[in-house]
Amino acid sequence: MRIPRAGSSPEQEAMLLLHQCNTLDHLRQVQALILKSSLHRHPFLLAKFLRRCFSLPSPEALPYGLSLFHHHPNPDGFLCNTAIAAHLRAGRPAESLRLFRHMQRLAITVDSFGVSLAVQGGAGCRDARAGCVLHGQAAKRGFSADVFVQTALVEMYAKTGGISMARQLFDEMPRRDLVAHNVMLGEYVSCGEIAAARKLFEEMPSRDLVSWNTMIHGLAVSGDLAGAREIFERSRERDVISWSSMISGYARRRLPGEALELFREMQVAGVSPDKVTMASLLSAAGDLGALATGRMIHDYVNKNRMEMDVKLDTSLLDMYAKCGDIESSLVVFERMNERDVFAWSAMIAGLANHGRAEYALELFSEMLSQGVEPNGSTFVGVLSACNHAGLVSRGRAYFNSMAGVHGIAPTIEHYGCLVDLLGRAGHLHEAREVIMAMPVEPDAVLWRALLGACRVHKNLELAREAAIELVKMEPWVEGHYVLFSNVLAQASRWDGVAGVRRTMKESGIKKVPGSSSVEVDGVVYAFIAGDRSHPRSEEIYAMLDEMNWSTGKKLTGDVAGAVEDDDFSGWSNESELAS
DNA sequence: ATAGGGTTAG
Repeated sequence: MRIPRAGSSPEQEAMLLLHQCNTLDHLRQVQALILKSSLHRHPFLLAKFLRRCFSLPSPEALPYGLSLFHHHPNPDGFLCNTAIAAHLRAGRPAESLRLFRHMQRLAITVDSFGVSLAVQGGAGCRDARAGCVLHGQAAKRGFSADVFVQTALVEMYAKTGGISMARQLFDEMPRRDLVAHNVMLGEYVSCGEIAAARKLFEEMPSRDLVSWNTMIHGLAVSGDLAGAREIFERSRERDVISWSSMISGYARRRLPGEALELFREMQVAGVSPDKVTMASLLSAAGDLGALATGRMIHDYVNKNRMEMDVKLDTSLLDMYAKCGDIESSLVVFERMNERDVFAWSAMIAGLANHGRAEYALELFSEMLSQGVEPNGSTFVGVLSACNHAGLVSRGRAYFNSMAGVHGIAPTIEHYGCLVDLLGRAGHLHEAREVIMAMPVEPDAVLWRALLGACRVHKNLELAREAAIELVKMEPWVEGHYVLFSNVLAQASRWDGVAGVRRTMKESGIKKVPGSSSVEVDGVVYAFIAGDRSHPRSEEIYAMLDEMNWSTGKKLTGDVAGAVEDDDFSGWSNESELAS
């Protein structure tokens, strides 16, 4: 910290020093100076001090500044606005509203900036009532032509469910600047009105990166990746957000290859990825089961000292779990200092998929005892853990606790787990009852689970019912016919087996070989049953025989080739350089 | 004042 020069007034010294404060420590030193010079009543200085406090990145600076603010004997409107804005930035809209009301009670003059902040607070808490009251006040105070106030109102109405009211207000604005357009565009995207967003986007008098990126993201989340890509290609300027929006769009739509390919192009274009890009890439790598790729992304994050957060950690632990490295997944999870419902759910599902049901359920109780509320996805993991471990009564209990304790309506995924759990355990009729009584339409997965259970527990009658439903829903899936004919063969109903074969032949259904894939040394190999295309297939089958896993089936169909997973040209070089 | 990321049955 610079020592104040002698000769200038203490006020000037303090003001100068404030500008140089980059940490809370620095601010505390200046505060000591202010107190020593009895300047703590100096309104302008204190306001400057608090503004500096509120703008520091340190998480302790905000409460520190607020506590000082609350001791201020007579704060003016300007200072109050600063504090309200600080609450908004900290993601505490309710507090910002509270402070605004407090300010009104003290009869402090409210300017248009204060009103616009309060309206943002109302939008943040989805408080339509507060929003309407503020709208009235804004009109009374003559802020009907203020762009900031009107833009905030547009956002508030959209976020509290009144998108058409928002549009009406937007249209009535005497002057609509670029930000107002972008807000309207973003709100259309948020409420899923992608056609309206597109129309507005095309009609806008001018567009900036925010407009383009909002549109790319909107189209991508609406599932229209081709449309998103079109806008992406049309945009002249592309920043890390444009690329990340496109990449996450592919990753979310389970097109991990496209996501990784676009990342390669992003590097060629010379745009540096950040932690948000990394999170999407990890999810793509997990989808592919590409452990080497996942590790490379992890290394990149470490080497570039990217700041970790819950989202990045969750995608990291999920990647490791999906790639079979559950130990690394647990290491990440245990290292995390903040765990939200997403992190817990991902870890629980990962353990469940690795057959570690007991540990998964243990984590679930730990999550509850820490006061983290589960959501629907959490229960998918919990039920799937019960399923893998054959824990029927506990599974039932967890299922019932969803609605009973946590107020979560089970969806088709949960019913799927339950039916599978009951069916595998031999409770075929109970499984069928669940399907019949559920408030949602059964899908093929449910009937397929029941049919599979019927095969294991040899129930021809129920199998027939399930098979009929399956063929009604998905007549093109050859697996359904094959599975049912297996049940028939088991019961020595050879006439039936022949009948199924005939039906398949008549409807032109062929058995397509399914394939699996595994990554070895960064190369993903796809293979089919009986595949002998690998140069060392003799060794592989010898090992399978040794492990008694070989089905003994003969080679069928064509051979799927190896897919290169390791073609990140320049990746390792760049991370070396950047480290 | 406005834009991007993580979990989800078989």
